[in-house]
Parts: sequence; C-alpha cells; structure tokens
Amino acid sequence: MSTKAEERRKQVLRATLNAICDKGFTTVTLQDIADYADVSKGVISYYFKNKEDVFYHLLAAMTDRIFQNEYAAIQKEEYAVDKLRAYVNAAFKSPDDNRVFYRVYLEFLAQVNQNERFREVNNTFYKNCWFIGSEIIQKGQSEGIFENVEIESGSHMIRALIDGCLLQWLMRDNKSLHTYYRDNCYETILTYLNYKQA
Amino acid sequence: MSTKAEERRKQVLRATLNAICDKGFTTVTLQDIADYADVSKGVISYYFKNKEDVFYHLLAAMTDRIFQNEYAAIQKEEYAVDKLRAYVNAAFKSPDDNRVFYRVYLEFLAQVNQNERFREVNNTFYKNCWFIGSEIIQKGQSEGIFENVEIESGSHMIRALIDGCLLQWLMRDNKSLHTYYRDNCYETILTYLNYKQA
DNA sequence: AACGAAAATCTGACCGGACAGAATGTTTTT
DNA sequence: AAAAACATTCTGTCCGGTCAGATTTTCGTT
Repeated sequence: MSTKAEERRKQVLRATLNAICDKGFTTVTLQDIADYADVSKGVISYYFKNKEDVFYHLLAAMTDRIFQNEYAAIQKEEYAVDKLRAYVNAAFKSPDDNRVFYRVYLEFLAQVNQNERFREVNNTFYKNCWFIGSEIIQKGQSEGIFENVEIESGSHMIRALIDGCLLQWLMRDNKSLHTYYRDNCYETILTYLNYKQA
Repeated sequence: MSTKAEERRKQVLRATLNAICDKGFTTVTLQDIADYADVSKGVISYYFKNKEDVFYHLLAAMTDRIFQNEYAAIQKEEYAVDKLRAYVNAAFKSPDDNRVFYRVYLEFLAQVNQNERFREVNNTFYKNCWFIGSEIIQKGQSEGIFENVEIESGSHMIRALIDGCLLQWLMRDNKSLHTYYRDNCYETILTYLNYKQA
C-alpha cells in the first residue's frame, strides 16, 4: 500500500532529522538513522536509493514544511504590519523547534557547495521566502506604508536578517534569547521598512 | 628555528583553507591537506596534534584575521557613517576572498554544535564583531545620529544582517551579486539606524 | 473461512574501500 | 653524530551499500 510506504519514509526522515541534530550531519551513519527509526539498516536502502537520497528528501521536506507554515501564517493576517509580525513569529516558532530545524538546516547549507541537488532545493526555498517578503512589502505599499523600499531587494534583506538572527541565536545556544532575537528582528525590519506609527 | 616552524604551520593552515573550500570540511583528508601544502602527510602530524587541531587553529586564525581587518578599517574613518561603510566594505572584501572564507566559515559554524573549542572561538569572534558595531553606534550617537538605537541589540542586528547577506550571497553563487548585497546591506543598516541625511 | 503461493517487506552479516594516526625509515640541519 | 624535519608504510577501525535469506502481507482459489 502506497500509504504505508509513505509512512515508513516519513518515519525514516524524522529519525534522520533527530539523528543529525544529535550527532551531526557528517558523523551520522546509516546505522544511527536505523536505530533512531527502530528499524534495521536494510530498511533505509529499501526505501531510499542511498544515504544522500535520504538527506535530499529530508531537506526538501523540511524547507517545504517551513514555507507552508510561514505562508499560512501571513495569509491569516490582513494588514502588512501584522503579516510581518506573523512571518517573524512563524520563523521563530519555538526555541526547541528552531534549534532542531536550524542546526540541521545549517549543516545542509554547508553542504550546498558540494551538492547540486541540495543547492536546488535551497534556491527554491529562498524564492519562496522572498515571495513572502514581497507580498508583505506590496501589501504595505498599497496601505501607504513601506513606500521607500524596493520590493525585490527588500525581500532579500528581510530574509537575510531573519536568517542572520536565527544563526546568531543558534550559535549563542541560549534558549532565553529566543524572544530577544525574535522581537529585535521584527523591530529592525519594521524600522528598515520605514514604518511610521500613525 | 621558531620562525621556520611557524611558517610551516601557516603553510599547512593555508593549504587546509583551500582544501576545505574545494573539497568540503567533511570530505577533506589529511592526504588532501598534505597535497595542497606540497608536503607529506607526516608533516601535519609533526606540527599539529591531530586533524581536529589543524581545524581549530585554522578557525582561530581566520576569525582573528577578519576581525583585525574590519577593526583596522573602521579606525581609519572619522565619522560614524564612514565607519559603517568601511565596516561593511571590509566584511564584503572581495568576491573571491569572501567565497573562500565564508564557505569554510560556514562549515565551521555547522560543526560548532559538535565541538566546544570551535564554539569558543566563534563566541570570541562574535564579541569582537559586536564590539565594532557598538563603536560605530556610539560614535554616531555622539554625533547626534543613531539616537533611537539601543547599542547592544543594535550591534547584534548589524552583524546578523551582514552574516545573513553574506550567507544568502554565497548560496546564490553569483559573483556579480557581491556589490548588490554589499550596498543593500549598508543601506539597510543605515536606514535601520535611523540616519537622516542632513 | 481456510489455504497457500507469490509478492512485499525486513534483517543483519558481509565485503570492499577509505582514512586517521602510529610507526618506522630517510634526509637535512646543527 | 645527534637531533630535527620530513617522507613513507602499516594497521586497525569504521562505514556505506549489497544480498541472501527470513518474515510478513496480500490475494486469488477452493
């Protein structure tokens, strides 16, 4: 049954995520993944072409999930400022989630130079992020705010700051700084977008 | 001779930098490093405790060199705005340098979670970067600009944006975007710092 | 329902290659 | 000749991927 197989694949990917988070991208072995998934090593080969293939699908699933989440968040809000807040909040979902996701995502980014498929997935992710940023800026401009910002470069800067903040937060390895970076990130973007409180 | 030994160590570190840039942190072998340095594998063991030790010294040397460079740059300028420009320019030194440095630095960041010594070196680097940011903001405030910015969080945001921009630029793997990100990074920080042209 | 063969799924021992670090050998310097 | 610097070989370990066989599931037939 296709559903059962899909479930198994997800199980392996979940295990891979946690295994990488704990042991590191480079250190993690097929045996580790198998142990985390409570299956034998053969199962991984059965559902995936090889180790790289597991990683590829994990990266694709992770980035897609993040985008869906962020996009859904901004769509729930009506005004540009609220959309921005929702975007940043979605990016800074929770300390634990962010820690796992970003640790692993960072390892993937480091591999992008060595792996064309990883690069493609990340490029798609970037485009999606920029799309969100563009939507927010455009909405703002139709509201008469964010007027001095160029949409494309603005969306690039927004994502750069979000990633930069999350990266810095991750490196400092201090959960309590999560809201600090989240809020400062939001405020910084807002100031940058030249928003003047009415 | 201590100088000769120091030269050899630097030679190995330079080779390691290039080897990692080409082959990737995880893929690179002691033999690769030896080949890049035009020495035999034994030399590396002779001058360093082990592979991890080579990496550690490379990271320390890289981050220190970057900081010295950036700090020297801002000291040459008198006004806060010029210091900021110099800081960003120093961070975006040249496409080729940035590519090599940032590729390798990114790999180190990914390892920080697995390696306490790497983390410590990076924390020192961060503190140095924040120090530069603080200097610039403080100077600005004594000039009567940048008045609405909190110094500490401001320095955090400045570095987050620089790193975020360099990361995004690196992932897009397009040399011609180097000045685009450099200039937008500068403009964005300036807007954020609430600078109003006289 | 019961059966059983075929298909799907799963297991873990095994193989071959790669590599870090050690050990040993060689050359150069002092 | 002794020590330092450098080169080469060796060894033990580890890991990804394979594969032959075990186990479970599926499904047509009676």
